Amino acid sequence: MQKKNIIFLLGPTGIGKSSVAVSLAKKIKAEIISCDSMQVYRKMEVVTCQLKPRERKVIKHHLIGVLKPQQEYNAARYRRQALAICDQLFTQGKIPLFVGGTGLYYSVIIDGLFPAVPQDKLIRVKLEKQLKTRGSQYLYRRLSQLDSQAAARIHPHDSRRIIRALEVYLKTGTRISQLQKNRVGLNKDYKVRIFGLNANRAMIYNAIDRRVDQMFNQGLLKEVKALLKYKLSRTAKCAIGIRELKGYFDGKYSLDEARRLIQRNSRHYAKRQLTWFRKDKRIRWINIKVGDSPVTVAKRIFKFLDLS
RNA sequence: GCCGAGAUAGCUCAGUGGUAGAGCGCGGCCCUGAAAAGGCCGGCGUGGGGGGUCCGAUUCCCUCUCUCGGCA
Repeated sequence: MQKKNIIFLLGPTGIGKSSVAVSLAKKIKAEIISCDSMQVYRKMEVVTCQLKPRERKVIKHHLIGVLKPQQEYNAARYRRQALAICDQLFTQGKIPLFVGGTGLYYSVIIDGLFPAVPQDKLIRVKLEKQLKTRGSQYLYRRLSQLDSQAAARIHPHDSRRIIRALEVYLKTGTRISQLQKNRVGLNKDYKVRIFGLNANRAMIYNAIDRRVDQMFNQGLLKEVKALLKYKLSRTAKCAIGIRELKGYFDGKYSLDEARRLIQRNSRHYAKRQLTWFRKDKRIRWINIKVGDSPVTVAKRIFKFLDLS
């Protein structure tokens, strides 16, 4: 049987993945599946830098603006939805082109997720309460007793991961460190190509600063002001730009300061993305220089593709 | 020109006669159901130039240069 092609296009925020993806998709009969934890949200077009509907017209895009900002989202839901779309594309003889910068989401597609142990609200609430009253040290000590392997890999201050590990154990009686070994990724029926866009740090940071300015020009303030009227889900409200502007609206600092914070936090984020991607040796890196157009970059990627 | 203050990390500045820190910035890393989140690590430095005192100077003294105030 012929292998199914899947293409990934990764890279730090602001480097221009979206436009390159469209150019590339035009050459290869592909549809784009966003791999981005924030672009799934509606009413967050500007703050999450979604491509305009007009630019998404020629090539179909999936998983962009499909969720209300009040709804929570996570990697498992993403995996389920994205893989369903993948299958659907295969039946149509199309290539899925994953595009985005959320490291966990892409790894969850390629390398999989351990079998279903969903969140448990009751256990969560209890653990989070204990975190507040007794501190992360207490939870960490508990985890050390129940699952020393997991504890060894989690820092005592990393309360989120401590809670999740405890949650899994309390719910199933099995250690998360055991479950994590059963990771099921894409099997050999697929031919996966992973491309990463990169550029020198100064250029990336420059692009980010410019793009944040552009976001302000496109009505960021208005959008976020409207968003803050909702009860945003705890995932949606993590988009860079929301917290920073809330501080401004609350009168804590000036608009210039808010802009500075958004730019800085975006730079930090880009840096973390690069750390995440750097260790994945399967990625073929495409280095971008000043003046490269999306079409040029897409051409370079196309040359590396062998879609037979 | 005179008087005063200052010159220490990329920036703002602290401190000490035994070769230096803090915040911000920056760099590196971790990551399996919140991941644009969350967590960890790292000082990255010809202490303005030159001379002197001292066992030893970034610290004390002299001098030069520059910056900022004030007076002319």
